[in-house]
Amino acid sequence: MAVHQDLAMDTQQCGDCPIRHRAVCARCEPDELNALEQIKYYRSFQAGQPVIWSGDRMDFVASVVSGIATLTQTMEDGRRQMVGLLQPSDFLGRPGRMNAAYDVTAATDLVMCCFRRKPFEEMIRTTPNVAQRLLEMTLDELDAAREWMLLLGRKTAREKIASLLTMVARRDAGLKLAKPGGRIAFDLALTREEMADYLGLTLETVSRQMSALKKDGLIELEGKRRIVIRDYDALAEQSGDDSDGGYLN
Amino acid sequence: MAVHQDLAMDTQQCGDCPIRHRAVCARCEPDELNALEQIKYYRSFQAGQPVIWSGDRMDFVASVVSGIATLTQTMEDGRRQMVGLLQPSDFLGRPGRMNAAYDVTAATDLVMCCFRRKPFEEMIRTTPNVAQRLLEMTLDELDAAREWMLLLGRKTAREKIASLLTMVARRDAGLKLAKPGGRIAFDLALTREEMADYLGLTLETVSRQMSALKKDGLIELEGKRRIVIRDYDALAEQSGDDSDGGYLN
DNA sequence: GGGCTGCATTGATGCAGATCAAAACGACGG
DNA sequence: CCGTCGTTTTGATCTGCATCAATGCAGCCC
Repeated sequence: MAVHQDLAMDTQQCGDCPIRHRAVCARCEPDELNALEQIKYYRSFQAGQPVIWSGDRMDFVASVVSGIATLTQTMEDGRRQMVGLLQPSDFLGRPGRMNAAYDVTAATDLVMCCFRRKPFEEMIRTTPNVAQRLLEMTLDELDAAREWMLLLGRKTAREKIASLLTMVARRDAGLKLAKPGGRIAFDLALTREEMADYLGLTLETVSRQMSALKKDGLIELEGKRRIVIRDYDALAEQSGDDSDGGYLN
Repeated sequence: MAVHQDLAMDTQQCGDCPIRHRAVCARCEPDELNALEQIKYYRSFQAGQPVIWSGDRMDFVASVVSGIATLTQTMEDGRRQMVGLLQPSDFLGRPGRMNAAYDVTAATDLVMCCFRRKPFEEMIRTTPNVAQRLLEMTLDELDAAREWMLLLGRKTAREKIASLLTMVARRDAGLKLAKPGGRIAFDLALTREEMADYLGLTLETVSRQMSALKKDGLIELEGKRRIVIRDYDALAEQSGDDSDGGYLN
């Protein structure tokens, strides 16, 4: 359905782009932005559609413009582990690599700004502002991956759920209200099964723990997607992380 | 003991360095190498000693020259998860960050080539050969972290152990024999407890699974440290990974 | 309105790995 | 040669989460 999606946004000025100041292009000067414009094109995906399969040839790298995409690894027998959740401004693909390393799927309707791989690799070589921004973003991803390793290796099911909810709430609120204390509501793009794949649990355990958090008055569930965190700090205390994430660079 | 270690290697020419062609400096031209020489100094640690604690101010970044260091995260109640195992040529620290994000410990006697942070950050800005090499290394680390996420989230205890042993064997053999098929022997720098922290298990479970692999004739244990893999391919099959890691870039 | 179809919830049971506890095994110093 | 200390192994038991199996619930098509 909705075939028009694939035609939308044929061209757009980088200057107007909603992720202009957070994506790989964040530090680009006008002329550099111009060079990027030459090698970019947009692609849209509907919720649930695959973006690319692990092992497939991949002739582009990309920035998420809007929507959410998931990165997952699958074992031969079908066990799955999500290894990344791409949000607007996040980067997809690896310069220098020809084939996708993970399955990428659109969790919601998704728009990506794709750059042809070869010329983008050339830009990395010649444009420090791109290379340095990409380095910074990759270091952030690495930190996030390591935080998730702690979650996967050592946290209980309840702590995992609380960590996921506070993480999503934080990024969601971080862009709107600066103050995450107290009540926060948001739509969670993931199904129970996707949550399970992200957290290294089964979907039944996820469902049970969500119910438990609800019963304990920490969250409310409105319909399928909407989640209300009654008290952010109270939930954060259940996550097993050092309370108040007050870290400086 | 062995105080002389701290005095060893006061100065060394980068040209003779064992990690010259694999570390952050791999792509440097002679003049760039010279600039690095100006801001570098060596530090040695004995096995078991802390290199730095999470949260501590960290005025350097560094390359591991020889030995093994571990990166671990600790929760308030003492649960620990190793998030990285640094081998020779691996990079420690994050340009732009003032404080250490993880506990770093010398697993064996360790020599590091440290660069003062501020001038190193300046080099990243001005020396594409350093920035690009660091980007490449960081992308490799990110891939490794994500592979470990799959291990932590979805693999069984036996698969975790087999994965660890084959991973260490691969890097160990990769430098010597190109052919990893058949019998391989090596020293594992980690105690059972460190293995457990890396794999998200308890040390008892690690010990039991090692015994089981021995009983099944897949490995031999000689003394405390030495491990012999009877048949690499047979062990790799127990790791749950796609058989034969024949992946290309 | 009735019956799909896809999630989500809830219940009953099983098991892998955690926990608690005790030996066994070097390495090392006196 | 013996005692101590740190590490590893092995055993007995417990438990958190997985597994197996219904049931519930909403959107959607006919």
